[in-house]
Amino acid sequence: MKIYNTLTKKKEEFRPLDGNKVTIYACGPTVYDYFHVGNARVFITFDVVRRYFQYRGYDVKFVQNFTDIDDKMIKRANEEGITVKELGDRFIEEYFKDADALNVKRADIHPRATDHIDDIIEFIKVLIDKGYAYVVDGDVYFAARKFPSYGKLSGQNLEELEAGARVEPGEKKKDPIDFALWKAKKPGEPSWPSPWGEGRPGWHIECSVMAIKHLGETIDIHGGGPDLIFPHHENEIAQSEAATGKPFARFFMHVGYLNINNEKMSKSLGNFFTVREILKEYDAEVLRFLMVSSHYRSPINFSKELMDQSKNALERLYTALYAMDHLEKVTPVRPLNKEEEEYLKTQLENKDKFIENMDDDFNTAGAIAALFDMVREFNVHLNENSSREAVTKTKDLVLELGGVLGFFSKFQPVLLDEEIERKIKEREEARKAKNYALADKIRDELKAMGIILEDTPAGVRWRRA
RNA sequence: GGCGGCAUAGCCAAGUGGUAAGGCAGAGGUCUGCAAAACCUCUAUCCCCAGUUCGAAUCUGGGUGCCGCCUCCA
Repeated sequence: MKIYNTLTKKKEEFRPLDGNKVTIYACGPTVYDYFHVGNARVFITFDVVRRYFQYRGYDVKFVQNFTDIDDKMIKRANEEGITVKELGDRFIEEYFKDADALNVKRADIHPRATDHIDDIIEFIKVLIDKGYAYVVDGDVYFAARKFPSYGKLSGQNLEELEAGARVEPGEKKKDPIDFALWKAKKPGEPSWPSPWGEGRPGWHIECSVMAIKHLGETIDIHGGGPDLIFPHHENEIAQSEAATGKPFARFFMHVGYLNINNEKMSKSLGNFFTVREILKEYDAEVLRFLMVSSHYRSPINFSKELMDQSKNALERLYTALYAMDHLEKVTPVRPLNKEEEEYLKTQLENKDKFIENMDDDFNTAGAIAALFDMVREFNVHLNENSSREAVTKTKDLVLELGGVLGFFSKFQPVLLDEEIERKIKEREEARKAKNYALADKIRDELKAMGIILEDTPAGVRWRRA
């Protein structure tokens, strides 16, 4: 497998550090609000990465944190008149509602920053002891200049960073490029006791601490949104490697932006859609399809038009799946003939194409093309006279590969209640009697109930709208 | 100012040296009582210029345009 590594800025062959085990840490949301479609892209991307590793037989340990203490959390909690803890609890719950809907599997561990205050304090102590951090009036800062390779991830050198660096009012850094590990308590803020006085952790330290605690000192893959490259991941590397003396992450993966009108979607620009509101209008899988239909490092210019296109494209896949399901009931059980063996061979080639694409830095767009190739092949070659085995194998294959991308969670053979079944039979009789007015009326009635009928040579096929 | 990314048909999107995957939309056709689904056919020389090469969307140089990071942000 090849993965593009932000550290080296090129695709590299990926091998886990430890045998078959792959450790992945993805930076999760700050839980002060519903997450937006741009956030969703990152969650879905790492979900696919994880699923694919598992599909290839790796033993994956996946950690995604919740940042539940920072300036935005404090601000929002004050606005709402609730505690930071209450705010975090609430939006973690809301996170899971949306993530579950998107069929994003839950991480093996979802650590919260506030559950790791003791670990964070211990970690900061180590950095101070080793001379990488210093205390000023209850704040603790990391001395970036002491870490020789600072800037290696973002490709910045110290002088340039210094030129652009800002010092917030009240900060007491010795050097503008230093960053806070611990912030002394200000009035009205939640705080924890520490050797440096009451205070709270800085942002970057939590991820270093939680990644190392749950996955070890060197993890295989670390990633998140592209705007985390600097300063967040840069700082994580510095802290972690300063403390442990070991490489922090072997691969860094960063997802492309999700834009609106070609501009970055962000809370601060206000040009965002929450997943919650998109799900009022579209099925969650449509959003997932959209995300996965382009390469994860390319920008996506999000729009309703794109959602509509994705919806139609996904429907082609589902229609084929329901057709397979139907054929599975009516086709004869007999050995494969020569053509069907050829057909299945072609389908296995399509499977190889899927895997080759995924092996190449998770080229989901190419993988989806293989899925469509598979569907066309099925539509062309299989019908009511085909061997049932050929149908079943196709269906299993499509479900298997689609599952790697997190598709088809909604696919289930449609069960009909007796009333609907009776109506379908009535319609069939009307058609035989050439009473098409009645037949069409029944079809319309069923459509209103969400059942779509399709007349095929193999009999009536139905699916839910 | 420093660093980086992107530019492929109406729309979306693969392809990083051998003469353009796939999807959506559109047009025509086949099938069908109709509809739906499906199938077939049609629609691009890859932003521009120059260069390297037998051969470039793919490499090099120069332009143009758009975007991002350097500051909280996925």
